[in-house]
Amino acid sequence: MNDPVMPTIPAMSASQSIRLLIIDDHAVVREGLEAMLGVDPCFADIATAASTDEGVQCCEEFHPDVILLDLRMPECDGFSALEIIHRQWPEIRILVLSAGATAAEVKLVKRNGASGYLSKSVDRATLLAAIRAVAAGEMIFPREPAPKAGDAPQLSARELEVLRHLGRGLSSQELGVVLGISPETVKSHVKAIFHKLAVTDRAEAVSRAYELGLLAVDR
Amino acid sequence: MNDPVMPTIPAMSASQSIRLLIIDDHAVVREGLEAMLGVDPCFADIATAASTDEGVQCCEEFHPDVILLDLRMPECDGFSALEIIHRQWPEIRILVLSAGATAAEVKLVKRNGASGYLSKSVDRATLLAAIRAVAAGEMIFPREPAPKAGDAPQLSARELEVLRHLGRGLSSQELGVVLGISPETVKSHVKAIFHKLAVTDRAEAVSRAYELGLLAVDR
DNA sequence: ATGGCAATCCCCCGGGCGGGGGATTTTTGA
DNA sequence: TCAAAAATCCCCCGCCCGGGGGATTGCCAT
Repeated sequence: MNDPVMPTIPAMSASQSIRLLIIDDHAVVREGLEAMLGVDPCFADIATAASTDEGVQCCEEFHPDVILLDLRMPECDGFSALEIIHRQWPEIRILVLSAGATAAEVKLVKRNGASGYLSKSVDRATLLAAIRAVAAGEMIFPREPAPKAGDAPQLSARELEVLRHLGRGLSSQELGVVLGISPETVKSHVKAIFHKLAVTDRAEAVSRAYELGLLAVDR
Repeated sequence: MNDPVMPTIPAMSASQSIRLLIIDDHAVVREGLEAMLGVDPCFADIATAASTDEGVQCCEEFHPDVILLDLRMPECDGFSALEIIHRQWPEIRILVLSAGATAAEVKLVKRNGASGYLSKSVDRATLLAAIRAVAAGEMIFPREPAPKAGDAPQLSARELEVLRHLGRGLSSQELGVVLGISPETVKSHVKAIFHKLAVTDRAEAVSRAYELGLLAVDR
């Protein structure tokens, strides 16, 4: 439903031999991708790594042309892998695979040197096309601003502040004390938040905030 | 690091013909698993589904022996698929595949009729062995109680269900209608949740739930 | 400078929330 | 087998929440 929209992919200069490195902590995904892509003749060799460290090491030894990188990894996070590898080997194209696509996440990834961003829910043909495209120097990113630019509600700084404290269990009174304003003002902010997020109570507001990326999960 | 410890798998009665259904919203995982397992002779047929609904429909038409079920799915959550399918077809063995293994999650899954629980980071051999084992009636679960049982509050299945709906903005009344129980019972569950999560209101409960990983952020 | 928006403060009011009790039945696990 | 936990239902009650009105001060953009 929210698959990234693929840009038009230009004609390729034949089926080159692409050296591919897959970095994903899930063996299922790793071996699955390998099995899925291995049959394609455009790949010269495919290597896999189960962690950031392993991936970096693999770059030294294997010299890949393209890397498929999973962002969501438990211990070692994919972002650091992206930064490290891109800084050290700027010529390597990195195609980020992620489970949940946040607009902010896409932006971050783009800024940090990735050549593309794909949801894991894309089909094989799209994935193959994307790999070939980034190998050829294309940038593959979801068309972010277009479809759902309006669904990211613009909360004011004050409202965000109030929202954060709502998630900490503060009442309007307590929040008023913390922010140094009247509890009535707090209620006004809360009402505004409700309208902007299209919710009916504090619990739903907090939930939506997490889903929309307005609140972080890292505490 | 936290891979499930596999119990000893008994000798199989030859390589039976297993009808396998893969339920996962990520095409990469779906096609990957299919490609990875399809070569093995012990599978008679492999079907795939991209959602809970599709999976249920597939059970009717395809009659699988074993299901590989992804717990973390955006819109349709894997829990409901587990409940629905297990209630309707108790003879189908369901092997849950999950990204992050919480002790509470494992317990919940076990209670709701799954035959096994595996992290996506297991290798192909382990996965194959596990599928054959559950097909033969074995139970495959990680040795859970071990080290850190205390850091994740143990919510019951019902409590988690209530918690999810709290995040959707339902009142006690509405929640009672949805779950088919008295609003007074809902209030009891909510109180229990508050105590277990050490919070004072619904908003804080939802927030803590996200931080503790009891609620997912992906969609 | 006039309209729009954020931020502040105020009022009313009904209904639901949260905290405090307790009780029963079923399920689970030891 | 038997006790603990889960799941269900019920009562009371104070008070905060949520929705409905406004009003005032700034700031900014055209």
